[in-house]
Amino acid sequence: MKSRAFATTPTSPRTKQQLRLWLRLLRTTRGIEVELRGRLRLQFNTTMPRFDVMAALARKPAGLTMTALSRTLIVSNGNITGIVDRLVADGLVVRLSSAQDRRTTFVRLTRQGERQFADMAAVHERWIGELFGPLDARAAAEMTHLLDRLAPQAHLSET
Amino acid sequence: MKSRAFATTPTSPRTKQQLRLWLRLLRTTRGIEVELRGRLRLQFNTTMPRFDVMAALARKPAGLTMTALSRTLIVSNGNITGIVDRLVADGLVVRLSSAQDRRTTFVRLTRQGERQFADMAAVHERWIGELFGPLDARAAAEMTHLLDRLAPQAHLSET
DNA sequence: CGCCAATACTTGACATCTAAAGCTTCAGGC
DNA sequence: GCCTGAAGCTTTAGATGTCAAGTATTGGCG
Repeated sequence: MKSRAFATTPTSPRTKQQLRLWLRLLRTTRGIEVELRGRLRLQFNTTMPRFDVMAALARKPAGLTMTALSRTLIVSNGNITGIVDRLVADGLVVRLSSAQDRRTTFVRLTRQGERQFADMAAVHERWIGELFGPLDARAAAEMTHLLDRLAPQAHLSET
Repeated sequence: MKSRAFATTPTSPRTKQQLRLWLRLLRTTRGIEVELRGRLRLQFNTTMPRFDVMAALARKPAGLTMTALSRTLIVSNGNITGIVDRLVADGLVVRLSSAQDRRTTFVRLTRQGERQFADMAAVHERWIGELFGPLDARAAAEMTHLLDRLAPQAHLSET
């Protein structure tokens, strides 16, 4: 007879396994985020969301709309407004209004933004290589595949 | 001859695969977080961090210290202070000062907190079952194992 | 005892984040 | 041309999050 703090609904082994997986997923991801955030701050005096926005823009020389950015990073669009504001203030990014649709704003890296991102990206790749080193190519491919099977919003394109 | 916005360091296929994996990991996790957050708000008018704190406490009837909470959830301890403050204000949690060490504070669910968490946990389990349904038991086990191989901070115990 | 580094937590300044409301503009239907 | 709903973005209020500094307490160690 095990003592319990209070009554809980009995949980099937299947559910238990799923909960454990979700916990692991969250903790592993957060752990890597903490590590990367710390390094970005120390090495480049920047933050993850700033880096993420710049990375998204670096892959689209033509620029991205605010909405496209918010969907790519999976954050609210109000959030993107603030991050882009700060990047604009730092001269790393510019807002360009669309000629076709005056509601739309394109965001693009400035030359300075491109330079700075290129510097960061090279180092960032090494960090990723280090953090994901424990997984060999086969394991990494397997994991990517498993993640794809989850994705509740798997319709967002991008590599 | 492909045009490029600006020069980038050539990236090995291995690194490319790792970057893709990291992107997938981040996006999948965020997608699930968005989904769960939305449901927690609609169904229970609460938030993820509040739920996470209560879940951690529910597993430890004796309570947890602030530091233990911050390590479990992988967030800064300053952050925990605020979340616990609000939970205390709502009567879901209490702070208990330790008799042995006057620096230490234990946090414990109140009876109301236990009741409310029990309600939420039952539904939360169903949500997890739904979101992780696409993975069968074998795939889930495989993924959990792969995640364990990553964990840069694999020394935090807990299931 | 007296010092002192380490520990536990809170506080303060600020960046991020969300949800919801507001503004402007667009696209169709009429 | 004129509605009307939808889309794109910003703004607001408030929660969450970090980091660094500050406070209190503890546990050694001379």
